[in-house]
Amino acid sequence: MPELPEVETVVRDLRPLLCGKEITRVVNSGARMRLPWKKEWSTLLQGQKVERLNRRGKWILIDLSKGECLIIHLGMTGQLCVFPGAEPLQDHTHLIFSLGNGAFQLRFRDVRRFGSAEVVASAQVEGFFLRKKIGPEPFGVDQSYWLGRLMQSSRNLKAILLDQQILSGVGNIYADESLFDAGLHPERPGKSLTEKEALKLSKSIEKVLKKAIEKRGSTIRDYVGGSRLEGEFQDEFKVYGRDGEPCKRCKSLILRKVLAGRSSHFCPICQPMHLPRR
DNA sequence: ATGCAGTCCTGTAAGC
DNA sequence: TGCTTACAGGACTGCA
Repeated sequence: MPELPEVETVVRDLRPLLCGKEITRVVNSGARMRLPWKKEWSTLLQGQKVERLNRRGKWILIDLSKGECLIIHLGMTGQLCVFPGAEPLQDHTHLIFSLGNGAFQLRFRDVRRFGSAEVVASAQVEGFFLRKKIGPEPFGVDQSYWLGRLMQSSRNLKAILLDQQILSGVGNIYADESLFDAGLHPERPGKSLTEKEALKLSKSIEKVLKKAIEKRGSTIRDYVGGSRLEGEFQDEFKVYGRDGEPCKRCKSLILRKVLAGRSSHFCPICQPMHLPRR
């Protein structure tokens, strides 16, 4: 499930493969996408050079030379990879962008179709994220903003971390891993945190995301980077998907509970609901 | 404002 | 073996 570290890895992989290359042909497989691909987008992109690749939260931004931006979200099972043009198409490949003479293609594949791809004028990109109210990046987030959003909320920590309007890029896996690192129970209400705990949590989020980026993200089933290489952070999970297994810190059994509609994994000893009495 | 449940989608795995 | 069912979840909508 691509979250910030996976999307960052895709962007880093694709940058040297795409920058400076011309999109010479765009083919839409015809299979219905969650957000229908407009025919005019194909025409619009043809002849444009890739100028820059960036990431905003879990969104991939591909800036093109004539003032358009291709915005892609990988959803649950989205893959954005470069292939040799001669290689047969995999099932569920929705978009094919031929590069230069066609020896290589950028392909967007999405089995469960939770992802999206759209073309927006560069001048409209800022508005795109403003309309969605996408929150700041987790790295170097403004301290007073973070303390305010967190400590004034009655929602539980899991729901807060999954909310892209508060912080962008954290999903189910890294929410659970960050809460474990911070020693905080996912059901603690935001407003129950001390300032010290809140700051520890933001440090834990940064630490976990940074480590995951170093390991090229987590591959559970579908995820691959832009060069089709799998991630390795799944081997370092402390709690995610480890329900019923012993905590790596205290050996007590990891629990699983549905919170904010998502399965949440935590250690009941290392992440107590209430502060221990002194 | 917030917090639910429901929706989209398909491959995989468990259960009978 | 073959069927049914549950599950995975990011973003979004609608309703209490």
